[in-house]
Amino acid sequence: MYASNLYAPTLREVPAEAEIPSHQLMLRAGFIRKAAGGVYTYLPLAWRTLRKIEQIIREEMDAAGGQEIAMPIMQPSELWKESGRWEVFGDEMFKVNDRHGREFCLGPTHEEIITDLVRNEIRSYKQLPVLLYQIQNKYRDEIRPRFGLMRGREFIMKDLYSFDKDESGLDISYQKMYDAYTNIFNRCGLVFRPVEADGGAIGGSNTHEFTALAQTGESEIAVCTKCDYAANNEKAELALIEAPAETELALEKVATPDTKTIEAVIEYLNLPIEKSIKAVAFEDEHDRLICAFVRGDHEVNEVKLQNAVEAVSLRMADENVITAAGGVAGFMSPIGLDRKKAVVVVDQSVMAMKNACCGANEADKHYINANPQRDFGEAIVKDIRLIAAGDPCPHCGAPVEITRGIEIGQVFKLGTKYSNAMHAGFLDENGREKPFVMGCYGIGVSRTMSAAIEQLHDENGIIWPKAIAPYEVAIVPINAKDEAQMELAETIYQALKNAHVDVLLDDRKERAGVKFKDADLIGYPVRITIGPKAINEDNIETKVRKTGEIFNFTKENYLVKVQELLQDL
RNA sequence: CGGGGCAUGGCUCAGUUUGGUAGAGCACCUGGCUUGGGACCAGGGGGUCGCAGGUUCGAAUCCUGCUGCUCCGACCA
Repeated sequence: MYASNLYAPTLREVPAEAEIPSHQLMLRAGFIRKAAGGVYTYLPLAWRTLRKIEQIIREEMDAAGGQEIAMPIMQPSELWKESGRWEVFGDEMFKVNDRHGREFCLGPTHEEIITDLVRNEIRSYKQLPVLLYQIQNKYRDEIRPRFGLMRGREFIMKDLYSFDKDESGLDISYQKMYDAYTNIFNRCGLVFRPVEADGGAIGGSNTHEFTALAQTGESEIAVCTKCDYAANNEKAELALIEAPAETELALEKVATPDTKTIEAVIEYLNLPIEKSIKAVAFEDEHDRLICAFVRGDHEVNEVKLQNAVEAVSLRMADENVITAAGGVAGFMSPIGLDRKKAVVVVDQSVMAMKNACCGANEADKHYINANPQRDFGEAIVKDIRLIAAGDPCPHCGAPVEITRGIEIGQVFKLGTKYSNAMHAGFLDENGREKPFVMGCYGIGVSRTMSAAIEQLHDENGIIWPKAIAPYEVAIVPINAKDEAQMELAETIYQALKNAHVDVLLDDRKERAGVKFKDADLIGYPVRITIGPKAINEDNIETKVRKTGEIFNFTKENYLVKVQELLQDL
C-alpha cells in the first residue's frame, strides 16, 4: 500500500469527545470516525486490524471444531418471546417494525436464532456435539455508550454456541473454547487473565471472563499474588475466618450520640474497626427489604447478596421501609428487626466475631459485646462481602491484588436454559427426548482492538503487536523528491511484499517529520528509513516502534533481518 | 433514569458576563522556498454561531422549548 492512496486522516489534536487513550488514538491515527453515539465507521487501518483479529479467531475456532455461519442481524420477535427474553432485554434491544407491523429486533445476541436453527435439524445424539459460530455485528442500546469502541451500541462480536448431549460433553466443549481463547489472546499479543465470574442474569452454572489487564478497564478483578487464581471481584470468594478464642461477654446497650457512620462509632467507643458491624439496607424488585451486615471495614458485594436472596435487582432501601421493620437507619442491627418485614443476611465473617459493636435499632444507641452466634437470631449466613486487596486467596491463602481489566471474552455454560424454554431436543441412546446442553462463547472483536491499544501505547501513539498491526512495516523515504531514495524505497517495498510482509510505503510529498509522527501515531511495529545514509553508506536504518531500537541493515541482508525482527514482535 | 458540562469553518478553541461589521491556531487551495522529528513567506477559499420560537432598531451573546454530544452515578450475557 502506498500512503498517498491510504484513507487514513490523522489528527494533530485530540478530539474533545475522547477520554481514554484507545479512543483518542484511534481517532487521531485515522482508524475510526463516529457516525452516532456508540456507532462508528471503521476506516481502512482499523478494518485491516479487525480482519487480522478475526482471522486469528477463525483459525482457532476451526481448530477447535467450530464451523462458521452467518445468522441474521434482524430477528423476529417470536423467538424472543418464546425464550422469554423479549421483555427481559427490554429497552436494551433495538426494536423495529416492518410495514405490516411485525416486530423485529436487531440482534443483541443469537441464542434464540441458533437454538431455533439447531432444533429444526438435529434429531439424534449421534449428530452431537455441534459447534457453530459467527463473527458479526451486535446491537445493544446501551444506557451509556462510552470510550469509543469499548462500549458501543453497534460492535463486532464472535459468538460460538455449543450443543452437547450431556454435561460431560459440555465440559469438553467448554474446555476446548477455554483453550482456544487462551491461544487467541496470546496470538493477539495481549496481557490477559481468564477470571472466574458470576453467571448473572443469563443463568449459567460456570463462567470465565477473559480480561485484558488495563487501568482504564471497567471491571475489577482479584488476582492472587502466588497461585493462578483470578476472579471478577463480584465473584471472588472469601474463606471462612475462625472465631477468636474470646470469652463472650454480656450484651450491653450504650449511648453513642451522633454516630451514624462506622467511623464515628468506633472513634466514640474507641474500638478497632474489626470489632464493628456495618449495616446496609436494600430493597429488591419485589420491594422486599434486605438488610445486609458485614464487618465495619468490609464492603457489601451486591452480586453475592443478590444471589444469596435470589433477587434480580437491588436498590438502596427507603428509610421509611427500614423504620417500618423496626430498624433505625444509621443504628441498624439484626437484633430487634422484624423478620416478617426484613430479610436479614449476615456475612459469614461476621458470624465469627466476638464481643462486637452493632446498632441497637434505636437512635444514638449501639450494642457492645454483641455475639452474632448468640444474639442475632434468624438470618441467612453467606459470603456477601467484596474482596479487597490483601484478602487471602480462596485457593492458596496468599494475599490477592485488586486490578482493573477490560472484558474481551467470556465462556459460558448455559446448560438447558434455552433448549428447555424453546423445546429444543434430540433423542438419546435410549430413544428418549432430551434437551440440548448448551454453551455460549463470545469475544468482543472491536473491543479487543481497543484493549490492545490500551495496553500498548505511548505519548507518540499506538504500538501494535505484529500479529494485529494494520501494516507490519512502514518504509519512509526522507525526501520524496530524491529519486535515488524513492527508487531504493520502492525496491525494498517490492522485496518485502514478495516476502509476504505487510508493508506500506510512505510516498507522500511531506517533510520527514510529518511522516515520522504519523508512523509513530499509527504504530507500525517496524519502520525503515530511507535517507542519504541509505544511498551513500548502504545503511538500511530499521527502527522498532516498541523499543526504539535502531538497526543498521544493508541492501544485502535487510530482507532476512527485517523478517527476523518481526518474529519477536 | 438522576445530576453536571458543552454545542461558533474539517480539528482545537476564543468571543457570550456588559446585544452593535464573526475571530485565532492547525488543516485546505495557489505560488515560492524547504526536506532526518508535525518548517517558512505571500496570497486565497470556507462558518444560516446545533434546531425552532420569542424579546429588540439590532441576537453567537438575553428568554423559552427541543435535539445532539459528553462526564459522574445508577444500569449492564
